[in-house]
Amino acid sequence: MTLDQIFADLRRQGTTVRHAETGSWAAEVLRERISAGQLVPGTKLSEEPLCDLLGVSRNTLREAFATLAIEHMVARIPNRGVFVARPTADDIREIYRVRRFLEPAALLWSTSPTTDALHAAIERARQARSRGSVADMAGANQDFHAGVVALAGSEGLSRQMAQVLAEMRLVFHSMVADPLFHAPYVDENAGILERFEAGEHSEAAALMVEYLERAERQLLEAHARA
Amino acid sequence: MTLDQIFADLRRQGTTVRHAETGSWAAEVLRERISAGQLVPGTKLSEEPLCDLLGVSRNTLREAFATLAIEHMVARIPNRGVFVARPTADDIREIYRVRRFLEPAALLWSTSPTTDALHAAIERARQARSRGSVADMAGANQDFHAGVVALAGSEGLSRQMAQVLAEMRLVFHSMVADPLFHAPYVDENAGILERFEAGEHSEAAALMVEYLERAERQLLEAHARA
DNA sequence: CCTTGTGGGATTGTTCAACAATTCGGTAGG
DNA sequence: CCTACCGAATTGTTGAACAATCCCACAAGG
Repeated sequence: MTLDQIFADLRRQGTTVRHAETGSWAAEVLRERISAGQLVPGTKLSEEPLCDLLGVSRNTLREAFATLAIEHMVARIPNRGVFVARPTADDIREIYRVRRFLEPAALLWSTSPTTDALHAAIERARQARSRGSVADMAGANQDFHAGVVALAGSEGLSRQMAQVLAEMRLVFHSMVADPLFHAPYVDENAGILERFEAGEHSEAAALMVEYLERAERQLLEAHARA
Repeated sequence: MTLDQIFADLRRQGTTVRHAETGSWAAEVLRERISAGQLVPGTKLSEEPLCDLLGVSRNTLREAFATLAIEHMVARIPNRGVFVARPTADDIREIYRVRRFLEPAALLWSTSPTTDALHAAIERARQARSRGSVADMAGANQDFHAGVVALAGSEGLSRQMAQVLAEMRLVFHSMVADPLFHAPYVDENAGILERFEAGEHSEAAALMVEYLERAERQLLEAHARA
């Protein structure tokens, strides 16, 4: 798909952006398109065409690039341009290194007992599974794990988890995803939540570690094949 | 101290920056000045004067601001300008929320057994204490805690820890620091490291939690007084 | 045939100057 | 004393220009 098609809808609807937020608006649009997989990892984001498509100046677009580069959504190579980030095997290992710290720690030491969001995420994952919608299942699964870290009640930790999950989406988009990858994990999440709510926090954390180690192996394997 | 004095040294030395890194260079200069406490929290960073002082254009300076805003080193208020961040009591609580997860988790689950950097940091802290240098003691203390998180071997976690410690420096700069604040913690760090190296990881983690909770209380108290 | 410059063209990095939008301080009027 | 409004100052955004760098095709030489 060409860039013109990806951003065609922007020109249709009135894209009047208020003063003092054009840069972050552009970043948001790009981030959304990358997360949705419309912009495939490795795609070069040339400045001039994108300026026309987004209707912003080069300076403003570059401000958006600076934001996305810090979030690891794009890779900036000096004098060569910015590209949609293409995670390496090392990136995958780093992602799970972070997750293996954040998620078990949240299960062990979280104070917030409000698990409504977690139940809701599991329910949505189950419905998506019975519907056969892989994308929705993946999304609900990510919401569950983001919700686990959110138990910690820390904006900063949730922010880092959100960034890691965004990189996860890039990983999925950069290789042919096994449609059944997420399916078995749905019930496993439910089991972890059950233990957690029963007050067996260390058991829940141990299950989570096992979960993450298995997912990492599986993902690295798939990455090596691709 | 005026801005002109703070940035006077830049004009003296040749400040020729290579192509394709002027923006990050400006960010680095500002970050350094803020961390060192030369730019007091709350200071307004007006664009035009700073452009002259740094010798960069407004666009480039704004790129630097975007970076620093994400790192929470400056606060950007739309249409009003950017200010050196002034941490609130809630910010302090958030800082320690993150630290209480990252540091004990690193002690519990770290794989890397290389503790050389931690010993070095403690040694530097002891020398600074006997020298009576509060600033060096604080710096060495921060190096120790950054080193603890570095045990996790994760670039992302170390990065977040570095950001949190930078915010800590802002906290210290935004209030009259008790010269003896860091003194008792030096030996405590040594004790934690001892337990860790003896393989008693959960004891080390427990000591760390205690340490952090006490430091947070003390800091919040001092913040309330100021 | 393969390497090794070596141009020119395209793209990125940076600056500058202008204009639009917003805030802030002061001031006239009630 | 309070309110509304005006204008100066500052920020947000744009477009054009120039400098620096990379690329790619192509020619010269081994």
